[in-house]
Amino acid sequence: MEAYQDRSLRGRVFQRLREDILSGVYHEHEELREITIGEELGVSRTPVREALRQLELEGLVTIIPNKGAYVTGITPKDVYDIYKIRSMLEGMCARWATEHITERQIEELEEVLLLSEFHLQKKGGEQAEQVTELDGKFHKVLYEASNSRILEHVLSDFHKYVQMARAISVGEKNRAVRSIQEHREILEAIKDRDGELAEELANRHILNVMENLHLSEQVVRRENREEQEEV
Amino acid sequence: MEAYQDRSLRGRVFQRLREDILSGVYHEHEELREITIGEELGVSRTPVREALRQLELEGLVTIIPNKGAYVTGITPKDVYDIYKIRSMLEGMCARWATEHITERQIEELEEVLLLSEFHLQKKGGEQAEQVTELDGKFHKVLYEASNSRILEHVLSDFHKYVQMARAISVGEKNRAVRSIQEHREILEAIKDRDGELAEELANRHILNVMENLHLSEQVVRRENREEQEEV
DNA sequence: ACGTGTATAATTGTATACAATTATACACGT
DNA sequence: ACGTGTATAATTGTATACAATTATACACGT
Repeated sequence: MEAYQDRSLRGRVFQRLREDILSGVYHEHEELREITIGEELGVSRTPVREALRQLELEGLVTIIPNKGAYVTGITPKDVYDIYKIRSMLEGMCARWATEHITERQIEELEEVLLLSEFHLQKKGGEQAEQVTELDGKFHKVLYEASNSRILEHVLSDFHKYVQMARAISVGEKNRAVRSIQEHREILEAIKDRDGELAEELANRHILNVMENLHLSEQVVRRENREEQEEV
Repeated sequence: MEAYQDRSLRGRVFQRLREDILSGVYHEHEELREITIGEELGVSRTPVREALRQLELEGLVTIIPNKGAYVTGITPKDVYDIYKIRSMLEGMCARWATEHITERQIEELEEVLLLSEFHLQKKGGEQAEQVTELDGKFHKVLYEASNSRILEHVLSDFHKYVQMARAISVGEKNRAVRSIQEHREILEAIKDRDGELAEELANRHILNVMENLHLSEQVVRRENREEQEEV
């Protein structure tokens, strides 16, 4: 969908800035100057400008005309909200996928699960990394199977947003095992053409991931308050 | 949120192009050349480029590197999907609003409803226009009241997308009357702090709007097939 | 007539110049 | 010491030049 992003300078600046904002390299309200960033990345202002304009649309940057671009970032409350919204939409997605999934896509999902289980019992450094990647792949195929480019688009966006947080979650081995079991159950429901069950399972799956991130309502409320005091 | 869009050249080009794409001035797969559009609007390539890059992120334009920008537009199926998704999220929004709405926002909503009812019994050319604007305002305040910038962002985006279709729907007087009644019921549920009822009502409200657009599943399936044959 | 190769044109990608706007420093009066 | 006005610097907004890439036209051989 956006593989080209790697080839153009703008694409690289865009991805780099998004990553840096989400991982906290720049902190909230920090000004992003076109020249400064251009010098840091060895490009001119043009690609930087274009990247900043795109980031604004993603909500990660706020641009004040003739003044500057400022980091907006995402708060713990944002992550909490995204998971709540995703939970509903992933449910919807699983239900729609039940009606539209192709044989090819079912095979892809089976393969992802097989590989996930394999990597999980393996020891080694990049094991967690690969499980995370496969987790992403599973959801991606499911989005495609929904046969709705709109739903796919929204869910992909959210998925990118919480990528960082997710890496931590799946990293915990116990959670990873449960997560893959849940994936398997969702796939089985889809194969049985039980849309209602698939929706329910996908819905729960996301809420479980959220719980594992310790993003309970209380925690979010507390962190949110701290943030407000800071300002 | 994006009032500045009116002041900069890029902003104006962006809005103009979006409007023209959604209203069918450009047809699917049409190439949008930077120079041509710049000449038409009397600006240089730079603002046009930036606008095209933003439209790509909105999914209305597909950009192939070193080649060109092509209109993507939205299909009847897209509109159908958006309404289905919106229905869930507007429900969620109403529920969250029940917990976070301020006195000020309740007053705003009351005012919008009062004005809506007033304009509705008035005769005149721009009556429909104003009712549509007030309908937009009602939802906007509700989005803000959800106290979730994420949910607000997603719903606003979808709202813009189906703006055109909505103008037609509310234009029918009978539907407009029912629509405002439904708004009133939602507000009452929120004031009674009945989150579950508010969610249910907002959910139904969007589905009703959709039905009125004759976007039933059968219609979408048929139109979608026609479109595929075209390509 | 058809396909292939090559020169030319058209278009996008990036850098940069200049204009417009905003931020900053500092003199000056009180 | 403090606020105000003004000159200067810094930054963004837009246009344009040049490079890189892709599209087009057309000659040539078969």
